[in-house]
Amino acid sequence: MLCKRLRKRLQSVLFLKPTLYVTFENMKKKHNITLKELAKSLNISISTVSRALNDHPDISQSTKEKVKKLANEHNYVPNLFASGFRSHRTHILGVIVPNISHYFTTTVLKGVLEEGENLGYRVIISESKNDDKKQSEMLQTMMQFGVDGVLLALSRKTKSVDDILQTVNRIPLVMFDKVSGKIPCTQVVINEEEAAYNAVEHLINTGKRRIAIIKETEGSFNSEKRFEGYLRALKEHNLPIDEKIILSTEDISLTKGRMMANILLSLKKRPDAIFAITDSAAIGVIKALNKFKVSIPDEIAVVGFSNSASSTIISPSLSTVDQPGNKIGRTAVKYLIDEIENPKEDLITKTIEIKTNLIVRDSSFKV
Amino acid sequence: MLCKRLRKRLQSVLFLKPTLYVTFENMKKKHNITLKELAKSLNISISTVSRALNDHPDISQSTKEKVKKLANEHNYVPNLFASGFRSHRTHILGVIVPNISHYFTTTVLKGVLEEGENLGYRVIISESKNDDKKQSEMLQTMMQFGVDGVLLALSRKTKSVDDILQTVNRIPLVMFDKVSGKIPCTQVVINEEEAAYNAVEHLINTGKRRIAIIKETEGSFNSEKRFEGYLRALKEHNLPIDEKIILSTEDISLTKGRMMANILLSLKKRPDAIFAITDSAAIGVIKALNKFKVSIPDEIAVVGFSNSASSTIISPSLSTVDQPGNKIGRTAVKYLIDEIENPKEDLITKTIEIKTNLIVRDSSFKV
DNA sequence: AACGTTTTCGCAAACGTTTGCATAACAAAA
DNA sequence: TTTTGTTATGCAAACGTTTGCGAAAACGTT
Repeated sequence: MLCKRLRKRLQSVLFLKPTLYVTFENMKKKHNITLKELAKSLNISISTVSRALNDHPDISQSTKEKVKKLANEHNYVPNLFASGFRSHRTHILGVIVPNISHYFTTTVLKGVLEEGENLGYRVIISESKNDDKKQSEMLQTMMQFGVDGVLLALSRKTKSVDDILQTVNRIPLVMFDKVSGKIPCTQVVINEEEAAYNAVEHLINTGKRRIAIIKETEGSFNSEKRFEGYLRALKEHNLPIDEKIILSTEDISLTKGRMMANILLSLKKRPDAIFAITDSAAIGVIKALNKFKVSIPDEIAVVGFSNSASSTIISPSLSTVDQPGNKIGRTAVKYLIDEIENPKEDLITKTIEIKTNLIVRDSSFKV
Repeated sequence: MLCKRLRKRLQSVLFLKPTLYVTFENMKKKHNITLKELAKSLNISISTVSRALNDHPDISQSTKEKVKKLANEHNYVPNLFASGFRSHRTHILGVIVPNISHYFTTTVLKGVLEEGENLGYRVIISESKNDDKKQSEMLQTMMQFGVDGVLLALSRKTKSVDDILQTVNRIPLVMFDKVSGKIPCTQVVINEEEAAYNAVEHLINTGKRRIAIIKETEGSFNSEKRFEGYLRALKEHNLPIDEKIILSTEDISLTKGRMMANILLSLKKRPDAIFAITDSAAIGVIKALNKFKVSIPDEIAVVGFSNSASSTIISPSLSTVDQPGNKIGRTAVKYLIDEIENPKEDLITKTIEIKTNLIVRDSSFKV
């Protein structure tokens, strides 16, 4: 069957471009060579070949060399499904993220792909769509699929972590970005609190005294941390904390940002700066301010969080906290693979904090 | 070993939250039930169980029901590595895209993931980073990894398609977005030419007569097609074609868009509209026009292509061609899986054109 | 009752690899 | 020479599934 398919394809190719005859040569090696064939060719046993290739100490140097040489010549590649089947290792990593379309997420994924592929792993990606149940399903199928480990960024509202705990008990799992203290595993995060602190302090340094914050309602690990940073910055600079300008919203977004800005503008005592916990919200704020001809940053300065692609598109350009997604991805993968390849009996739950960078643009500081 | 790991994890969990004892129950079923066990339990042979589960016609209805019932009770899941190993099927799809960070790409990937998962496949994603060699490597590793089929969007400058042809000869391959006529396989694309035609016609309908285009230098399938649409629109409306306002650039981008706009502004006879083949370039154009206080769309209108996330962020908002990425992804996957599951001896190279939609915003038409 | 036909099922091999155990070869110690 | 000890290699089982082939059971037809 395959052979026929091959021939037909070939005909078609040849028909299109008669000069492409070279492809025929290449197609000969349609069958990956196996240990058995190598063994027969060298007149030794399969097990010896296997061990030689895996540098087993029992095999003599001379045999190893012979075997490796032949294997190279025939560019032998082990059948991953046979070995995975036998050894219960697949060399596949699973990644679950809430939304693959967020720019920040894609930078993390880039890092994951790069580092993972470097270390010899393939990566399966899934979206939980911020859906608790979907997330459980993904976890489930990934496990029964046999991934060697899982990288997980929690969906927005994860109520129960039972299934995640179950996963943690079966295979290595590393969390990043959206994490939860309830799950004992290594977690790669940014210094949320400090980043927010720095952002707010920057506003204070530019002379702002009445700084509003737009955050998520609750239950969001990241939002809470950033809010803590906000509070600490105000306290340490002896600024009053006014609940009127502390706004919370569910599923924070551009539209919500705009709405919150409208609320803030209608206040008797307007803020002179707005710190939005999210770039999208910050952009909504800017749009609202622009609409009402509020000058940015003079009347009201704006700072966001994430350094999304849009932050340089909006006008004025948005000051924001840069999260090094690539580094986060690479780091998470490294820890995950380490857990896979060097399984410890004792559970060590590290938390790795990646440093962020405040990027000052026109929305908070004009030269 | 696993057991120890389990116990340790458990201890740790218990230590954190003593109430979570329930997880212990769940952890019991650490071993997936096998065909052999089902067979023993029913006192029938393994092969009968296997065939019953796979709805083989040789098996009686009553037996099938018995088997399926028991399988469900023990929530049996086939060991994918055993069956993949045996049947040379992995139920994994490979996707190779130039850049995972482009918004359009992520929408395609969303579609691929959704539809693929629906149909029982996992998806491995890789980035070619617009690197010819990387792309070959990815293709290579994916094949030796054993994916059942490959979804491919060509990297920007793919010189040789030999290795792709080789892949086509081995396993099903479907191309999307960035395709090449040199490769005999089914291709899922948008109606590039028509989309561009519509965009330009829209500009003509709003009264524009001197419409510039910013495109890629050459060799880009998409760019050529869009250019053809541009030319046809002008011709069919009896407008002159002026090479002075046909600008080409390599690796088109926001910066390049800005540069091209500057060139166009310096012309004695300025255009009254600019059609950029890419949203990013169009946004660059808008930035340049804004800088020089050129009123949009009155003096110069702008239309882009892709409906990227930023097109509503920029001000004025960008008129652009919406490419239904999700649909493209879903369609491509459907065709790919069909090829996988119903292999034809004869090669049929379909081309599926997905309809696009012109989205009119402020940059081309003011209410 | 003897014989076909169809339906339903089991046996056993195969997929490519890893690995415990046995064994061969050989040298050194008894 | 026999024993003991290394070192190097081979045998064969196992992982869980699919599948060609053969056979038993069931049924109908002369």
